[in-house]
Amino acid sequence: MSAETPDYKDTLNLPKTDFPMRAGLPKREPDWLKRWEEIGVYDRLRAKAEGREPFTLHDGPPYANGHLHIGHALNKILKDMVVRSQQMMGKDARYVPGWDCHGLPIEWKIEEKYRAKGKDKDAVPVNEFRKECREFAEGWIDIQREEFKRLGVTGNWDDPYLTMDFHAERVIAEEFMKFLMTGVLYQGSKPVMWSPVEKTALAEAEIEYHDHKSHTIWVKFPVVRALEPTGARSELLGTQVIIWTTTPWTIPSNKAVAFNPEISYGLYEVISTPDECWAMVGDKYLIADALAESVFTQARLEEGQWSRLRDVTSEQLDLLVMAHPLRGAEGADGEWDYDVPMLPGDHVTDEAGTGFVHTAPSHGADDYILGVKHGLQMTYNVLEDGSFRDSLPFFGGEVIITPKGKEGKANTAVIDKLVEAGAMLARGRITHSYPHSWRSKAPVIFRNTPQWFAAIDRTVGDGQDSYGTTIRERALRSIDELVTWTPQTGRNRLYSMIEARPDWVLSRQRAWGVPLTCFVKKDAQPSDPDFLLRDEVVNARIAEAFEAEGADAWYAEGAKERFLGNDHNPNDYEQVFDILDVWFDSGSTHAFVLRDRPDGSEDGTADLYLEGTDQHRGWFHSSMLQACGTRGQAPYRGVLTHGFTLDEKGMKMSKSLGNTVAPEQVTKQYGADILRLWVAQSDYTVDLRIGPEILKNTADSYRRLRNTMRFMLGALDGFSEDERVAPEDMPELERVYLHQLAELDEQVRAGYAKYDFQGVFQALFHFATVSLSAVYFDIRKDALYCDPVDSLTRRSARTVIDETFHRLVTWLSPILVFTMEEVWLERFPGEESSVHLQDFPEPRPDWRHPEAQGRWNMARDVRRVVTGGLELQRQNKVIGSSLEAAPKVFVSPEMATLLDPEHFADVCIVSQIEITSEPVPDGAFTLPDIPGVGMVFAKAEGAKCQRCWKILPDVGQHANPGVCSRCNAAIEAAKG
RNA sequence: GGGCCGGUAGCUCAGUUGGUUAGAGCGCACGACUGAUAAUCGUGAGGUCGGAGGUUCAAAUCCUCCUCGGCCCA
Repeated sequence: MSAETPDYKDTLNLPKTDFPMRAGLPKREPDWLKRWEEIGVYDRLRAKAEGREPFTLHDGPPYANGHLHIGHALNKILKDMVVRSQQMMGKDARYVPGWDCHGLPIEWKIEEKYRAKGKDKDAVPVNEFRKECREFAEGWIDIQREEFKRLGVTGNWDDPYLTMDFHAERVIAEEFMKFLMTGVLYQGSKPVMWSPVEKTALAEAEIEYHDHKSHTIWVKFPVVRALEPTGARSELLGTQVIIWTTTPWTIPSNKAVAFNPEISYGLYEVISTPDECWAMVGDKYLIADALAESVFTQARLEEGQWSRLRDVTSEQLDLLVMAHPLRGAEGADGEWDYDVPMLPGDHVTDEAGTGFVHTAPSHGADDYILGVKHGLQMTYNVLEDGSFRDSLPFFGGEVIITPKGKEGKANTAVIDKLVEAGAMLARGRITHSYPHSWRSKAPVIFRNTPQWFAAIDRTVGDGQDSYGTTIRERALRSIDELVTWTPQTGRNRLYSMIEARPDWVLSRQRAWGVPLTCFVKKDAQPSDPDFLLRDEVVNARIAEAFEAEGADAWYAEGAKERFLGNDHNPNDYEQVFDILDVWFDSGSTHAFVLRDRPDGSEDGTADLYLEGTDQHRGWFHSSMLQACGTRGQAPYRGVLTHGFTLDEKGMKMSKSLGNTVAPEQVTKQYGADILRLWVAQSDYTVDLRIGPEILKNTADSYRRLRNTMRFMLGALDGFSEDERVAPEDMPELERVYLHQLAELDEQVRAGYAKYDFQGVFQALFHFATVSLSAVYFDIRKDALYCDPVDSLTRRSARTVIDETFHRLVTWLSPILVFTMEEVWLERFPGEESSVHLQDFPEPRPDWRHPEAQGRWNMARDVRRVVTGGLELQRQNKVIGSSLEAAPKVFVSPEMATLLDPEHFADVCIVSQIEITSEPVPDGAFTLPDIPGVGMVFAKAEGAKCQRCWKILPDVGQHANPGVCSRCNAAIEAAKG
C-alpha cells in the first residue's frame, strides 16, 4: 500500500456477527433449556398445532432405576428427532414420556435395603413394602427426567405417564379382567426355580451357582413298542434305552425320553459281566456312540465285555415307545403304567450322559417346553416344601431338600426302588455347579407351580375379529396388514417370534406389581366351568377402588369381602395374590395413555413405537399380544427399531472392559448437540459405534457446520426486506441456488417422513459445507464485500442467503436443537423467539429452474478446468491468489454462448477471463473427464485494486486512488 | 446350539435390477490466502469391499462355507 492510498477496509461490507466461532455447548446448553421451560415451548406448540393432523409417537417406558446409559440417550434422541421433525412438517406431534415402575429389580433394591438393616421381608406388611418400592421408583423418575431433558428432549415432562399411577393400575387390572371375561385366561402350571427352604419361586437373578455334590444314576427304560420306518416290527423291541440324570427324585415324574436326531446312536450288547453288576448278559442297550464306552465303564464293564451290534437311525428312534422303569412295580397301584414316548429335542447333546435325556415336564425348562410341544402330562408330585405328595406310591412324604437346606431321603428312596425294579444300570456321585437361593444359600429345585396363562390360540370371543379370532391370528395379520416397519427386517423378527411362541405366562409370585385381580372357587379344578369368578359387578368394584387407591387396595384388610360384596360368599372363593408380568403392564400402555389421555391418540393407535431391537421380544411383542387380546389389533401403525450401542471396535460396552461411554460424560465434554449429531450421523438400523475418536470426529463436523452458519449470520448483517430481490430478477447463479433449495426441501421432507435422519443430515451437511461454503460463498464474497450495498448481485445473494438461512436452520433444528436455537436467536432475538416454534418454510416449487441448474452443471465443469490449471500455477509459484490470473478458456461454441465472461470471471474467482470457441491448443490445461475444454494461463494485466484486490487495467483512473471503477462507485455511493 | 442382523478408505456413510479405473464428507499431509482467521480455499495420499470357494463374459453386489461382532432365545 502506498502512502497516498487510504486503507479501504472500512469501506467494505465485511461479514459482521457476534456469533462465536467456538460453541461452549456444555456450559451454554443448560441456559437454553431453562429458557425453553420459561417460555413453555412444548405447551405453545400444542396450542399452535390444535386442529392439525395428529402424530403420536408413543414412548416405550424405560425402567425407573439407575442412571441413563448411552442406549437410553440414543433412543430418546431418535424419538425427539421424530417428534420435532413431524411437528415442523405441519403435524400436531405430541410426546408423552413414560416410565415402567413395577417389577423385580426394584423389589430387590428394597430387599437389599432390608437385609442391610437385618429386616425380614416376609415380616413386612405387603403394602408397606409396596410403598417403599413406589418411593424408590419415584426417586429415579425424577433423576432420569432431568437426564433426559439435558439431552434436549422435548415432551410433556410435567405430566408423564407412569405404570404405577393409580389410573394406570386400574386400567392394567381392567385389561387383565378382559382376558378373564373373554376366556383367554386359564390356570396351568409351569416349572420354575423353587426354593423349598423359603417355599417360594425365585427369578433367574436370585440364583447363585455353587458346587454341589449330586447323585448320578444311569437307568434302563425298556422298549415296549418298536416299528421300522417301513411299518415292520423292529428288532429294537425288548432292548433298553439308557438315560442319565443327576436328579433321581425326578424319575417318578418322568413322562418321556428325548434324543437328538443329529447324534449317532448304536445298539450295544452285554457279553459278560463282572460280579456285583447291574448289567445282565444278553442285555441290549441303546446309547449314543460317543458315550457308550463311558457308560459301560460306569456300569463296571471292561473292554471286551460289551460290543456294538449296529447303527440305530433317528427314524427308528422316533418310533420307539418305552415303559416307565417302575411300570408294574408291586404296590405302585398302576401309578407308572403309562407309555414313555421317545421325542426329538435339540437340547440333547452327546457330551455327557448317554445321549438320551430323561424328561420330566414338571421339573425342567427343556422338559417343560418339550412337554408343551408334544402334549405331555404335567405331574404334581412335589409340594411347596420340597416333599413328595402323600399319595405318591413308595415315596409319599419323602423330602428332596429339608427345611435346613440339606438333602432329604427322596433321592435314595427312588434309587433303592429302581434297584429293586432292576432298572438301575449304574450310579455314582458328581460335583457340579448347581443353582442355590441367593437368600438361604440352599439348593433349589425346578418345580411346576400353578401359573396363569393367556391362551394365544383360543378364540377370544369379543367380536373384534377384523384381524382374526385368536390373539396369534390377530397379531400376525396386524404385522402384515396394519404396521409399517422401519427397517423392514423388524417385521420378520416379530413375525417369527409370534408365530412360534407358546402361551403367555402372566403370573409372577411377587409383590411389587398389579395383581391378577380374580377369584377362584375353592375346591374347584381349573377345568371346571365355574373355577374362575366372572362377574362384571365385582370387576367394576375393583376398578373403582384402584382408581382411587391404587392396586394396594387388593392387599388391604378385608379386600376379598369388599370386592365380592353381597353377591358371593367370601368363604367360597380364594383371592389370587400373584402379580402380573411387568410386560403386561407396559403392554397395556396403549390403553391408559393412547386411549385415555387427551394428548393420546384419536383412535387409540400410535403412529409410531420406537425402541431398540431387543424390544421385539419385549415391548413390541407384549403390546401386540395385549392389544390383540383386548382390542383385536396392534396398538401401533408404525414400528421403528434401532440397534445397540457398541464401542469403537464394535464390541459390547462393559464396565470391566472400560469401554463405556455415558451420556453425561459426552454432554460434559462436548455438549448434548454433539451426542445428537452422533445419532444423526449414524445408521441406527444396525448397531452403532461410539467412542473417543468417533466423538472427536463428530465434533469436527459440528465445527465446520457451525462456521458456515456463522458466515451466513455475518453476511446477513442488517438484511432488510427492502433489499429482497424477486427470483426472476436474480443472476443465474442465485436462481441455481434457489432451485437447489427447492430440491433439498423435497429431499429433507421425504427423509424426515421416513425417519432417515442420516440421509437428511448428510444432504444438509454436504450442501452447507460444499455447495455453499466451498463454492457459492467463495464466489459471492466479492460481491458481498465489495459491491455497492444496493447492487443487484449483492442484494440477490443476500436474498438467497436469507432463504437458505431460514431453511437450513429449521431443517437442522430437530437434530441440533441447541445450536440452531443459538443461530436463530442471533438473528431473531426476542424474549419469546425460538426456532422450535417455527415450521419448515413452505415448499417453493416455483423456484425450480432445471435449465439454470443444467447450465450451471456445465459451467462448473469448465470452472474445474480453470481452477485445476490455476492450481498448477500456484504449485509452480507463479501465482498465489487466483485473482492474479486472467486465463483464456477454450470451450465448444455452444458453451461459449452460455458463458458470460464477466460473470464467469466471478465464478472462477479470477480478475479477468477470456472465453473462446477456438479449438483447444496443444499445451493447454485439460481434464480427462471434461472433454473439449481447455485453459491457457495468463497473468492478469493491470494493477491490483486496493479495495477488491482484483487486478484490472483501469485501477488508478478514478476519483479514489488505487481502486477500480466498481469500487470507486461503491465508495461514492457509501458517501451518499 | 437356534432365529434375526451386520462387517466397503483412520472415522461416519453412498454404492440403484451384478457392467468402464469402488464414491462422498470428515480427519490426515502438502500448498494458498491472511477481509469467515484457533477460520476459509485448493491439491493429494489412503480400500486384496471380513476370509475362502462357486455361478457368470463380468461379483462389493448372487450362492455355499468359514470367521468376527451384535440382539433375542436355548
